[in-house]
Amino acid sequence: MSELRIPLTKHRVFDAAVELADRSGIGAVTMRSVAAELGVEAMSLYYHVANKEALLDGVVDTLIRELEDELGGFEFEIDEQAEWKPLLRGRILTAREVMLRHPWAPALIETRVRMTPTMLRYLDSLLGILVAGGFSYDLGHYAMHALGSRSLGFNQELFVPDDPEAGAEESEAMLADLAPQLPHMMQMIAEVAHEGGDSTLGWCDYQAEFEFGLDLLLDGLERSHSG
Amino acid sequence: MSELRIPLTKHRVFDAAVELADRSGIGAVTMRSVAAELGVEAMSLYYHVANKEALLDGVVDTLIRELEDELGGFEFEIDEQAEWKPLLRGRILTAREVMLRHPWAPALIETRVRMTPTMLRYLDSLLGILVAGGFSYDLGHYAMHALGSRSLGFNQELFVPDDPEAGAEESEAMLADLAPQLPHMMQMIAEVAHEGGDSTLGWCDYQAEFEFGLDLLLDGLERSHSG
DNA sequence: ACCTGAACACCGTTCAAGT
DNA sequence: ACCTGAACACCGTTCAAGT
Repeated sequence: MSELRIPLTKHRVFDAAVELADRSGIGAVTMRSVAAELGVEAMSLYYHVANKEALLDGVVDTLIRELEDELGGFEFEIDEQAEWKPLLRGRILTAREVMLRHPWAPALIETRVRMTPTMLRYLDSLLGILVAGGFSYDLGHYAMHALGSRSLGFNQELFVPDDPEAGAEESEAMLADLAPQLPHMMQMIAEVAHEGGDSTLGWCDYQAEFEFGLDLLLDGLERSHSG
Repeated sequence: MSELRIPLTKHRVFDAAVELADRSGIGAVTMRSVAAELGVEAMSLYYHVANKEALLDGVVDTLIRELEDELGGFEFEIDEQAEWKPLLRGRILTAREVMLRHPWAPALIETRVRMTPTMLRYLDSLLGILVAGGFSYDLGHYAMHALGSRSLGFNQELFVPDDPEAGAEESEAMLADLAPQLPHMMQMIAEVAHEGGDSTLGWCDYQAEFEFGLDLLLDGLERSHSG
């Protein structure tokens, strides 16, 4: 609508890439397509970002800033030491909500090779919660590694089909062939499959599984630090 | 040396790709470079594998077959229910040894979108150990998801610098700038850094951290199933 | 049955050039 | 200061063609 040309900035480039990824997947994010999204030539982007890696780092940073907004900042207050657990848990489940809005994000984050400033501040806040809760820095350090990607609200599934529908189809065909060699899995599918019902994610209810694994770790950490 | 030309097979293609990745990283694995490794043109590969994704699936399958050899097969024997924990732990730490021989493997596995037959048989054996140890299929199912990539012997690190040396340099420069905003991390580094010594992986001893997280989960699972 | 050559569409990125 | 056009090296992949 407007005739005036808004000048490009780093952040407009990042935002455009996020929108593109939300709409068409992270694979559709190329220098050329992001530029097109902004009504500009591909080479213009290089004036604002060093290269594609820097662009993708910026995309991740943008997502964590979205999380920061959601949380109303990374600052926290702890009145009692016992509060670290619900505080950490709530923060992580909020991170998960952000990730669920950008389903391509976990795979992207796993390919990152350097930390972004916002990410560091977020992780610092999680560590801060543990320390305020009575953890030593040493145990806090181990805890952060044990949580791993769960800090950001996603579980590292070993295989994540692009399209859950298509993946399920293919997997089932393959499972049928391999069935004789997979006695326990077949039995598990038989026993667990028809129990679900309200899960929107097929017979694996990822939210419940995420929380199960998260609580296993949080309970274990609680025991490590008080025991 | 030999004048006779060994005909190409799927498995020779996969093996060549593994060797190439070991030598030059997974980024160096292209259809053209794998073909060159085999003294053949790139297009010849398409006679044996459907496309590059299939090739990479085959590479992963090859690694898990290496693990199978190491374990002397995926079969297992459990005399007492209590044995599930050391059995599972040992199997996972063996998987980790295989991964340490192929440091590019975790990143590759994380990009996979479909299971491979050997991988399925391996995971089936882990599930079988749990069930033989007294787990219900339902709890076993949750346990497998909670373990996630740890089943294969690697931890879901959020950022894994390509070159640990280079990564450390850059990170430290960035940490210095951000230090005022990262009070807890700076404190942690100060307290934990000079404790290490025999760690070959910098001030983060990944092996110890992996085992800490693994045991946290195994202990938690033990409690879930007997409690 | 197995391999090849030429060609295509698509990348990220450079560089000198425009305004 | 900000953006562009043309060009380069490199991908995965096709297709018809060779032996």
